[in-house]
Amino acid sequence: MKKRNGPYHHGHLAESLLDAVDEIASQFGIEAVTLRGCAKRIGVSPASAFRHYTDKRALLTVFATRALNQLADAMEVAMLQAQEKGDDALHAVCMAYVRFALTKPAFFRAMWREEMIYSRDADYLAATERLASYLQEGFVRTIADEDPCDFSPHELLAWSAVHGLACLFVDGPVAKESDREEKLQLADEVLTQLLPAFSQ
Amino acid sequence: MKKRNGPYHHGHLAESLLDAVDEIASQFGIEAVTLRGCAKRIGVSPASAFRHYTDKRALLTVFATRALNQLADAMEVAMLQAQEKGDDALHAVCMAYVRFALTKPAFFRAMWREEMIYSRDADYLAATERLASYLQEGFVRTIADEDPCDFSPHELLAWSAVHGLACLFVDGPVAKESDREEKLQLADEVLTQLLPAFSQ
DNA sequence: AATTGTAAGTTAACAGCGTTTACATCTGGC
DNA sequence: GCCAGATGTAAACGCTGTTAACTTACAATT
Repeated sequence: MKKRNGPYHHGHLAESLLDAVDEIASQFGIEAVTLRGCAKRIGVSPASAFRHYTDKRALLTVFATRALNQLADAMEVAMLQAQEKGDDALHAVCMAYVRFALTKPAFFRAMWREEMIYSRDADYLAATERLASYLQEGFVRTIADEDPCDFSPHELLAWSAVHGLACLFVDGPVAKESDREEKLQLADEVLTQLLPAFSQ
Repeated sequence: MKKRNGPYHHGHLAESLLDAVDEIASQFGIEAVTLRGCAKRIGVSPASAFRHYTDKRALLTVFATRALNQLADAMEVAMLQAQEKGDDALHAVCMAYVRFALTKPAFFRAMWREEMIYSRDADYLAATERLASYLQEGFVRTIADEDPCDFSPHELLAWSAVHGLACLFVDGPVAKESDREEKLQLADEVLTQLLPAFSQ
């Protein structure tokens, strides 16, 4: 009685929903992501999502975690490349941070939208710590540093500067009429200004 | 036939709606703000809001603008006090920035939620420029600087650092278990690290 | 190979949301 | 005193997240 295009059981619904969030967020922004919209895109009923995620917030938490790990991947690549070339690793990692925010603004927003995700989730927190660790690579760790999320003022300054720059580009009034390359050029100059703070 | 508590015409509905956004955002977060909820709190029908704002986004834009100006007010006070005492004005302004974000996180979030507001709105943009001007006070303006939103790398670094710190406190994993005073103490240390970058 | 328990999907319904349309009421200027 | 316009209301629309009751498919046990 029904047009049954696919089999009754989808098979990879949890991941497919994440991909749907990915696509809709990329195209229309993270605020446009809808459970029903994701379900329709996959060709599945709206209620099916609740077999795999307790609620919308849980889905977005997993999505934010995936986005965090994508950013961390990009930072890792940048760090390794800089180490090969003998460039400043911290600078390279910071540029990767800004580049990711400019390339995937919806992902970058989703990462830090505390009211939209379960920010105490273990996997999410692990991803933030992984992210932080790449920013800390450029610094000599003190003995007391056990918790990777317990930053020295130096380390926190580096994260703050690059995070603030990315946020101001993505959601702020800075360089609104500039294209991506101009913003990256500006980011390079700003981050270069930061170096004297670390050279004592 | 109806319990008519107040007069038919409210009189200050536009401002009252803003106050309702203020209260609901303060108490339950900016994501919990609802047109119907605001209307109910004032004791007015849901549709009445559309006589004063074209849509929800317009209301939130005005709210964000008001929040921006509140932050700018706090920064102005901090700047004047620092100038009286002979303290570093830039440092004082930055601390006011972080203090505001920690005291009114929902307001701080609303300011920069690009997908939730009309970020090209003239009043909103004017408020961002006013905000930026207090951060630029500490710097010698170059001749070419006409547009107050056209930053030098130095100025943008200052804004990025303090903005990123505020964002990481409000929406990030940094110092999550610390109270407000501990965060402010940490902010003070971080911003102090920034000074060498400006002393060349 | 048939049975049966469970995982994974559907359908229909719910309340609440933003928004629009048509209507009601008040207010200020002639 | 009347009329026009501004301001508020009621009812409806389609959309949202979420739940409950039901159906289907698979996989392990006998």
